[in-house]
Amino acid sequence: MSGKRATIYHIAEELGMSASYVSRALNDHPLVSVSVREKVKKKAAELNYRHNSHAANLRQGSSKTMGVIIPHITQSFFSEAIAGIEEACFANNYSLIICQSHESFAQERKAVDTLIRQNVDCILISVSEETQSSEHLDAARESGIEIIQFDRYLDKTPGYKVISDNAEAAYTAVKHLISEKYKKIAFIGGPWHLPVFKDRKDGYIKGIKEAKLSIPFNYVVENALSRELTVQAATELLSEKDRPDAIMTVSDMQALAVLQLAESMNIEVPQQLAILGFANESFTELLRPTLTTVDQQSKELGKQAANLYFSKAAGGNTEVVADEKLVIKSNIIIRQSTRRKPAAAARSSSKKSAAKA
Amino acid sequence: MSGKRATIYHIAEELGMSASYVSRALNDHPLVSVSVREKVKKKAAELNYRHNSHAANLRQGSSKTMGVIIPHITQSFFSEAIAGIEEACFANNYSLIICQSHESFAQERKAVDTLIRQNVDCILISVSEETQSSEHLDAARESGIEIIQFDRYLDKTPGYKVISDNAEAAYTAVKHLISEKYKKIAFIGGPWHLPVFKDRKDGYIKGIKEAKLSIPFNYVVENALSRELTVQAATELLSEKDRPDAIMTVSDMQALAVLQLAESMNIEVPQQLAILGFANESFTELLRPTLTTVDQQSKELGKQAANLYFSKAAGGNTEVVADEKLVIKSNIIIRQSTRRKPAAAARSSSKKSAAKA
DNA sequence: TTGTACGCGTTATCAT
DNA sequence: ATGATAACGCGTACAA
Repeated sequence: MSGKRATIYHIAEELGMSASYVSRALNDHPLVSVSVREKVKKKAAELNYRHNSHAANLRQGSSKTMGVIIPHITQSFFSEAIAGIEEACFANNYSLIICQSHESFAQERKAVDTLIRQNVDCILISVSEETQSSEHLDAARESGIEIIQFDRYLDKTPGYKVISDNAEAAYTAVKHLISEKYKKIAFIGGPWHLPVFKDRKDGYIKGIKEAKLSIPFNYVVENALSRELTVQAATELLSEKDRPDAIMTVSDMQALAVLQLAESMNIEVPQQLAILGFANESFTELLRPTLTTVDQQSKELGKQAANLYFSKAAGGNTEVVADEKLVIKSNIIIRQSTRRKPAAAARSSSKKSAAKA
Repeated sequence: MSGKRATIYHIAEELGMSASYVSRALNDHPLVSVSVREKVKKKAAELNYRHNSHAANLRQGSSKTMGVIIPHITQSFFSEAIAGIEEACFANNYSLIICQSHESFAQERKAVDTLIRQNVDCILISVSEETQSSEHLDAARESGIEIIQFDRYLDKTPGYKVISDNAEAAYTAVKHLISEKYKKIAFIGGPWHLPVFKDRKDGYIKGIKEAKLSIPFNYVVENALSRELTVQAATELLSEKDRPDAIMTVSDMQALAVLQLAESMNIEVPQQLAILGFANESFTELLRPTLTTVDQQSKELGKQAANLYFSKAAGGNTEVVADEKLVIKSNIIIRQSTRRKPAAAARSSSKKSAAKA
């Protein structure tokens, strides 16, 4: 009841058997008869016994715990990914420890350290904007922790990467813009050192080249992920005499910033300016105009990343993943912000957010 | 380097001293000279040593870990609260384990169980919609775990509760509607057994009574938190001949549903219908019309909840909290959805979401 | 089918 | 100032 927390010794004593036998019974060891198992479990419940994961972990080496590090839990791309990860963990009886880096390398390091101390079996990480080195991840790997990167990753770092087909998605997006007769398509990107952003840029460039559009050099802005930099870049672009008629970004937050800027500059979207985002954050379909974006299947992405560990841990086929990369197909969601002529009828909005109520 | 993970024994061996002394050095024990501490730490870094929290926990009883259980991490009220909790944990060198209940009592129970096994020192919980019993929380408390509820709580359950001033906020909200000349104000609420929702209803009722408005009985709908129920209730209300000219809800998700419904029914907001939400989800200021809502200071709320534990653990003054309840003042954010006459000039949007880019 | 003995890595206590 | 030892709760190899 009260006092100390019950241990297997308490159960053993009450039942007049040894602690080790209780342990086996609790773990459904085949050599223990079912009747004994039941008796033990009943007594355990009676004493309000709880398995002590720490002791077990210390004994066994595995903590049955996964750690995840993301920049911001408040961005729905990440919280959705976590939802997927959590689902996989739940299914495999794993616990999940979540840390945020707040886009800071220092905090990311600290998070890795915490997770190592917590003895997690695996770390799922989407690195911060600042992260360029992987010393911290290497240290974790040396401690025997599996590292799986998702979405934002460092290419040189070994281990699996679960990512979207960023280049294709961006390429498709540009083609869509072109098909809507936009010709002066600018690009506001992210840090060049992160492949996610580089790939999106590459896809953009490919589309531009293929269509033989001539784009002024200053239409391609890199490393402008923060709101401040985005606004600054977009302001410059939109203040030109010969301003772009479309701006493609690498995140919905950027796209939102551009949209709000356009609104304040009395530039009509999508008539005078098309805007395209990335990630399908839930707010994108609530904006007016609704925002065209790329659905990265964040939840699925997270789930697959986690399952990569579980299937490997289960001795499963680890060879399915070529080049250590698992690519999740994303798809573009065309909405009002990139459609010159809005559809006449009210479009039935996606059911996705509806289910979230 | 590789092979096994380094322990204090490895350090001790390399340095020709005992493990216990290494332990003390690492923990900055005052009886160890600074020079030795430094030598030990240097060697620890060299060997890539990491403190094993599980072993320490097993030895010390405390895991320096906090658990938090929330319905959905994807709702920004909760993810913001978690951001606050994480901040407090970070400052106190605590780890944080996050679990979602998905509004299911069964999953919430499982989460509590997980956290008990993880030996967390404290559980912060915002209960699921389904939760009516607190057996699971009682079990945790019997295991010596502090339980702190926030936002959604069970009144009968002992322990601290950190909440918003729901009744006042709702009361203020109604008064605002009345001042805008809305007279037929309906209410769509949540589960009656959760005080948060009951309090919001009470505040609504109080405002209505005070203004001596006569409201048909069917204007007060309870237990309609899900999107389906909200839509159903709102459809009924808005299909009447004598339909309401304002609908107050207890969550932004409900308000969003009502807004979308109104749009589809060609009812103009806010001219023909005012809509009021709760929680200041980030999407509320992106809607058109922007949504009037109640800012619950979710991050602050989470932070305070966590700090309640830390200040208590630190032997601080636990008596500050009357009736075990800590009330965080919320404030209503008046936007377009409840303003009969929209302001002429463009309102500068709150900086809040801007900082999130 | 059941029990004994040991060790996982750390730290508190006692001793030197 | 430093070391030896025990103990935290559990699981497992080995013994019976």
